[in-house]
Amino acid sequence: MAETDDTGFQAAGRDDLTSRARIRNAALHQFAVKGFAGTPLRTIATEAGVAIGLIGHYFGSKEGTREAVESWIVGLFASALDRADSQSADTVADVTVRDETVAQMLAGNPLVVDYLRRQVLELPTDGMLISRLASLTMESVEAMRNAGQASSSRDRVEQVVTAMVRQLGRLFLQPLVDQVIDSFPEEEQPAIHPELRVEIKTAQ
Amino acid sequence: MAETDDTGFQAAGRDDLTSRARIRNAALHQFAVKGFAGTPLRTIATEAGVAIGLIGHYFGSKEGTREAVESWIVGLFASALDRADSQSADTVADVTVRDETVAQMLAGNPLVVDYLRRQVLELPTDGMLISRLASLTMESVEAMRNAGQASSSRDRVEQVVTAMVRQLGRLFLQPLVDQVIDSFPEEEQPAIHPELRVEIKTAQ
DNA sequence: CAAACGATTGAACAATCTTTCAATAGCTTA
DNA sequence: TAAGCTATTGAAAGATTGTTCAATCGTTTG
Repeated sequence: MAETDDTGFQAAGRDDLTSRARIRNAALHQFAVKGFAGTPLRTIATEAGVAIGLIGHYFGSKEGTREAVESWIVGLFASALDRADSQSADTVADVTVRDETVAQMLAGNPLVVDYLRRQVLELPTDGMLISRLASLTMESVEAMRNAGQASSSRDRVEQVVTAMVRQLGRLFLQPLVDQVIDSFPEEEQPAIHPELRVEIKTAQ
Repeated sequence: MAETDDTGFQAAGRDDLTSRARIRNAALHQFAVKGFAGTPLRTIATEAGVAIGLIGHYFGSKEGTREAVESWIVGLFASALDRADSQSADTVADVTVRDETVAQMLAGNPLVVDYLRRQVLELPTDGMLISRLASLTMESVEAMRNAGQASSSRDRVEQVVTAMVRQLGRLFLQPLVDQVIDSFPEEEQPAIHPELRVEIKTAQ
C-alpha cells in the first residue's frame, strides 16, 4: 500500500481515485443502501470498476471491507472535530462550533448518515462503530470540560449521549417522516416537510 | 389452511402454537434481529422446529414469508385501534387513548418495534409496510376529525405524520441511546437512562 | 376398510456467494 | 537489461442459499 488515500472530502474526480478508494466508496454506498448482508462483493467490484479478486487483495475479506469503511468514517468524524478546534479562536471549540462542523461534514456525506443509521439497528455483535464514535465524542467532551466550556457537574456519559443524539437523532428519524409522506398521493403531500425536533430530557 | 391462527397477544404456550404460527414468529424474530437479507430460511426453520420444506408449503417463498409477517403486524395495529374505540366512552377514542393503546401493544411486542425500525431504513423498494400503517393512521385521523376530536383545519397528512412520529419516534431512537451508554464501562453508566423526547415542529 | 387429503420431512437442484490462486501486466530498482 | 515488486485479472473451488419435489405420516371422509 504505497499509495495515499483520499479523504473523500476534498474534491476529486471519480477517475482520479485509486482502486482502493473506489472500492471503499462503492462498499460504503452499497452497504448504506442495501445493507451488509444484502450486498454481494460482485456488486461492489462492478461499481468500483475492478475485478472481484482485487477486493480480497486489498481488504482480505468482506468483513475486512466493512472494517475499512468504518475506519474511514471514524476518520471523517475525527478530522471534523480537529477542524472545529483549529478554526476556533479559543484553544478548544465550544459546543455550537463542534456541532456545526460535524453537521456540515454529515451534510456533505449523506451516505455516511445512511450507513450510521443502519448500524444503530444491527445488533451489538459487530457494531463497534457507534462505540468508536462514542469514544471520540467523549474525548471532545473532556476537552470542553477542561476548557470550562462544558459543565463539569453533569455526568460525563450523559453529556456524550446528549451530544450524539443532538447530532444524529434528527437525521436518523427523517426517513420515517419521508416514507410516511411519500406514501400519500403527490397532490396531498404538503409542500414543506414538517421539521423534526429531537431532544433529550435529562433524567431528574 | 384449516387451522386458526393466534394473534400472539393472548398468552399461549410455545408448544400450543401451530407450525404456521411458529414459523411466522421465528421469521419476525430473525428479520427483526438480523434483517431480511441476513436471515436464511434454514435458520427460521430451525428456530420454529420444522423442516425447511414446510416454509415453502405455507408461504410459497421467502418473500411470501415476509408478507405474512407484515400482514400480521398490520393486524396488530388494526386491532389495537379497534380496542381503543371500544374501550372509549365516546363513539371514537381521542388521541390520548389511541396513543396509549398502541403504545401498550408495542410494549408487549418489542420485536415488532425492532422490525419496524428496520423497515424505515431499508429502502422503499419493497417497504410497503410503513405505507400500510400510514393508511391505518389516516383512517384513525379521519375518524377523530369527524368526531370533532382532531383539528379539521390542519393538513391531514401532517396530522398522520405527527401521530406516527409520536408513536414510533422515541422507540426508534432508543437503540442509539442504549448503544452509546453500553459502550462505556458499566461503572460509568448512569443508573437511569436519559429520557428521549421527540417532537414535530409543524412547518410555519 | 379404502380413498383422499393436508401436514411434514429431507434430499436434490440450480443459482449465487465468498474466498483462493495462478497468471499477466506494469513499474521501480540494482 | 534483469530481478523484484505491486496492481490487477478472471477462473476455479467450496460453501450457502432459495426452491422444488417425491415420499411418508396422520387424520378425516366416503
